[in-house]
Amino acid sequence: MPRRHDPERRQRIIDAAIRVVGSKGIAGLSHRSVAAEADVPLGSTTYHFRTLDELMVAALRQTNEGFAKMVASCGGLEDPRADLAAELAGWIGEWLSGDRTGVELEYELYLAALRRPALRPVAAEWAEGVAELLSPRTDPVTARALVAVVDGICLQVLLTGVPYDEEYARELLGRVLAGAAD
Amino acid sequence: MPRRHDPERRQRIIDAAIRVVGSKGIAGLSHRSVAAEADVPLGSTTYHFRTLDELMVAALRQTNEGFAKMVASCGGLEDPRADLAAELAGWIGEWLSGDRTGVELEYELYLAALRRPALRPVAAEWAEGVAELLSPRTDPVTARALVAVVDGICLQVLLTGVPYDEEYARELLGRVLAGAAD
DNA sequence: AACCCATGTGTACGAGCGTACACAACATCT
DNA sequence: AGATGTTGTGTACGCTCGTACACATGGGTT
Repeated sequence: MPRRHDPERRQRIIDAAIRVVGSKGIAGLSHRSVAAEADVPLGSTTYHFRTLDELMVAALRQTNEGFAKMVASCGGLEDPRADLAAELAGWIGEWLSGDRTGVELEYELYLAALRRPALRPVAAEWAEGVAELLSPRTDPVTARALVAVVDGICLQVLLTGVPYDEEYARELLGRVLAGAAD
Repeated sequence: MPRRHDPERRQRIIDAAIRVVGSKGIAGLSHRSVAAEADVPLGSTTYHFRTLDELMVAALRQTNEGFAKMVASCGGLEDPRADLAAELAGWIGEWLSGDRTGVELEYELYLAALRRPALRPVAAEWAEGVAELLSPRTDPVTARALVAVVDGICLQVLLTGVPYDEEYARELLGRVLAGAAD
């Protein structure tokens, strides 16, 4: 067998797991499906990740990091005093308008924490991370509130199938910000 | 075999499915597990519900109805001009403080709509239903916003494990209501 | 009474699953 | 160079799953 000593094996397995969740959902995630997607033998996935929970933790953490990088590179959030509500609403719009796959993937991993305690710390890290990104622009309580509202808005779109209404989002986020201690 | 001509068979299967999701999660839902829980043969579940999606639709619809009845019997929401934000915050607190199982069950079925288009209309019905319950107290846009915010708050608690902060919820809901067209 | 079809029952098949384990190969340390 | 432990590979076991199908039963219609 050719492929011996593959130092990035673990990373490639994580990437494959993310692709699998993206295409088949968490229900389609198994050691075998990941092994096939990563083109490694079955034993290799079970070796690097004893349980699927471990693999999901790694996958969720990686998507979180990717998300943070995306936002950071997008920059916007650090402008001095632009309309934060409008900025956020527009940014949600961009996110939701793209390939639904990407959003579904991140939310599916995120929501999986409901039943999998192992994922909860990672989900908490994400919420905290986004709140921190917002912190230069508002107080901590408002930042946390914005995260909750963004989640609520996105979920309504994703779960009920109603189209995203950017003006509605801007209005709602604006109300939350209007109550912020200045 | 004794149990022939069982007119409530279908209903008992739905009830069993809800219990199974409550105890083992959607991942543990199968024709077989439901059949065992309902104490009916395997063929019976596959006969009444050709696919698991069908069964989940019925289960989600039933939990929605149960929820509506609960709120209706709880009454509160129809008081003339009490503080709606405080009322909602208190009500979320009650909901989250009880057995986590019940909340998990409803949210798990609700969130399953992310990957199962068949569930989306039912999820939409739920959001619309709650918004309607709120409609005597505020305008439609604010009602929808409140639903989103409640979802966001509950999810933060359920997904990240941070304890529920009723005062924070009241403050946030209050901000949303403060912007409502009177 | 005869018929028919919705409903109920039991069993079997093939597929995919997690897990376990024995063995191979290589990197690293002594 | 040789020992050692991490990493990679292949295979097999036992289990649960959805699905299909043949047959039993009995209520409702004609």
